[in-house]
Amino acid sequence: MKDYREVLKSYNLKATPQRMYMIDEIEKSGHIDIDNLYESLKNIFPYISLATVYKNINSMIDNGFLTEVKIPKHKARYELSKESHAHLFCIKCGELKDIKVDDTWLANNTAKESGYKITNTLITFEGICPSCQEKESF
Amino acid sequence: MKDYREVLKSYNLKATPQRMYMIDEIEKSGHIDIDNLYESLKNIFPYISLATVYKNINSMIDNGFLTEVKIPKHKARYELSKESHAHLFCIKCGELKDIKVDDTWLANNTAKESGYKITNTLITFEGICPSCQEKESF
DNA sequence: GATATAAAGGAAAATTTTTTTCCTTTGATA
DNA sequence: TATCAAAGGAAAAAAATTTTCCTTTATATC
Repeated sequence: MKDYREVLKSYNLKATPQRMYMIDEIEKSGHIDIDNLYESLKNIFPYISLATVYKNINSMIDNGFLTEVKIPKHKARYELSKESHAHLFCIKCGELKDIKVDDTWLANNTAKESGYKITNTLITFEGICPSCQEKESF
Repeated sequence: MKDYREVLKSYNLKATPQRMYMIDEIEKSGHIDIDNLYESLKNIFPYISLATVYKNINSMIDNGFLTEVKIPKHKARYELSKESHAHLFCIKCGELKDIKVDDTWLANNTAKESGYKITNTLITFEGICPSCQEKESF
């Protein structure tokens, strides 16, 4: 597991244990929402405040270290910012995973058609994951 | 402007004046958030309750008549459900507009690659609209 | 290593957002 | 026109998020 101490410093954020563990947890899970993150942090820091979790999420989003992923009908989840990718969301079990998608053509085409200068393309596929498809077939 | 009385009935929802006007307002604006919708409704129904707006939004979402559009860093907006389309969001002025995009190849490809059975593809382009690009160039 | 200091943590309160409750009113149907 | 479930409004409650205020701590400097 990568050590994010230096990364945090480069973002002008102190490498506190709470923050280090938050990042580990987000990295480990891939995507996590506030409540699960808070529950998980309480195992290590029994007195951690939910406000701390919010404050850290916000500061790390503000400087681009974290990205918020909004999902239909669910609470937002957070991920480490990384190269552009789309999301697959299973409407049965709630699993969220990354998938690489080439959207350059789509974005270029849309820019041309609309006159917008496009800075970001957000793609989320909703569907049923392989494991939930199996369960359904019974 | 279309009369949604019969449409509402077909969804088993009463065509109350509040609801009819809500729908008109959503249709007229294309996309609107709760607060703007509430403010606009108060002009016609000074005593309308914000709870009524929420309850109606929710019931109309539940039966598929409305769709919630989540936007990075902003409150959700609501639109009349319509055939599949993508969204263009201007990060300067907040304008949100529909755009037709052919995502069948994208979805099929992702389904094949991931094993997911994809039921919906959500695409939002973030960028700067033509009008805001002009303002920027000064 | 000690120390100065700004940033971050925790607890509690405050604010904002959304939902629920409870009672009254009203739209749809007969 | 009468019936009744659905919907509206006001208020309260619940849930989500932010702010405040004071204490603690990470980090830079000596």
